[in-house]
Amino acid sequence: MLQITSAQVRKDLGYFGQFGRPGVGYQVNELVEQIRRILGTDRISRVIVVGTGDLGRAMSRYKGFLKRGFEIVAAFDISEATVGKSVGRVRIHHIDELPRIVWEKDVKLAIVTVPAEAAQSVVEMICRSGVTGILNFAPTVLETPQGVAVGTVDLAASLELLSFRLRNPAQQGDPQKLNHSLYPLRP
Amino acid sequence: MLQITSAQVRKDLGYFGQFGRPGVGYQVNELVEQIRRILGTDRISRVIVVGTGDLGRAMSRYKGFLKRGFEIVAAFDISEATVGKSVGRVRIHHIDELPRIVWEKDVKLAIVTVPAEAAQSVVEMICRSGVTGILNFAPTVLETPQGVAVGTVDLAASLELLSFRLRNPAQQGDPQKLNHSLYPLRP
DNA sequence: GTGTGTGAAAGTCTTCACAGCT
DNA sequence: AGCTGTGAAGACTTTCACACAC
Repeated sequence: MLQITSAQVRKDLGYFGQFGRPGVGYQVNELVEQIRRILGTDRISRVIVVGTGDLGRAMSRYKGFLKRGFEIVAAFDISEATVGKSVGRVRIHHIDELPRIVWEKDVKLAIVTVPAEAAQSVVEMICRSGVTGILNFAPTVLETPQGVAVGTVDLAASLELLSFRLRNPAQQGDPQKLNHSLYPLRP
Repeated sequence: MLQITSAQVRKDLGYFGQFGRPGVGYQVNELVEQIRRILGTDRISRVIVVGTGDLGRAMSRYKGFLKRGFEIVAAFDISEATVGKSVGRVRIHHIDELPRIVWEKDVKLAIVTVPAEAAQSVVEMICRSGVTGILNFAPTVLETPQGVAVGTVDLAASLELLSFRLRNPAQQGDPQKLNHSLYPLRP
């Protein structure tokens, strides 16, 4: 189904321990539970959204997070226009309140959907507040303190890769891992 | 800046040809233009959005696409409630009109933001209409005809990876490429 | 027979190091 | 002196193949 070989699955799981019984297979329910523990999604993690543009609001309302173990507990913006309102069940706070709320709710993860120019300073601020994992939607490379994990989703870069594939269908013998690291394109 | 070594950059570029002059360096403007040509983003590509939930609307209005060579030319949905309206400058059409519009505007790329259950059948339909590149936001593995490129952005999976990194800070000696292929989690 | 766990082999990617150019 | 292009070395990942378990 996943287009992954059985050998690959065995090796990947083997990296974390033994989960199957030789000759029998994997007890799927148990395996799922173990993988959840490994990922840390066996308990629900509280997540904040910073930036309440279209993307931020979409993230705040996205239904898919909860069943995968993530709950959006608050959203933040600078604009007085949105502060005080809600998106779905999520309240929008002024960004000045971020440190307090992160501390009170023991938030470790943040989704950052602010404009690229603001991303670096916002990220520094949320790191100081105690967030240690950041999902970034700005097409920028972020500098973060040691111990903070960053994942960047660059939507335009994803389309660029597809665009490339249109003219260059993947062939056998091609390198499989094209580096398409993201950076702000010069104006 | 990108935390990529110079050797890596040279090798990556070398895969497509020679772009610099030894002893001198790269003529940046020219290089950018060449990379655009390689990616196919030297001309603007027309893109449709299928599914006008929060995410689809965010995509339709996202400002970052145009300056990277992508223009959203139409959005589609089944719901009569949204058909006929607009998001930003983008008109929402009934999905029945998709084949015609894709053909008329010579669209090759689609962003799919429909619920996971609908994704496969929607994708089959848009492939028949002539789309050959799909950016998929549903957490599903999609079956597509030969020659169609698929890129999947699984938002929850991105958070899962961060969650994992919180407990398991990246260390030297770790495998760097954890396979986290996406699949529908059993209910 | 079917299926896991695992060392070894094969394949792939990244880094090194240096010739050659300005 | 400083930089690219590139083969070779090193590091990493995937696949193979088989012992062992049911």
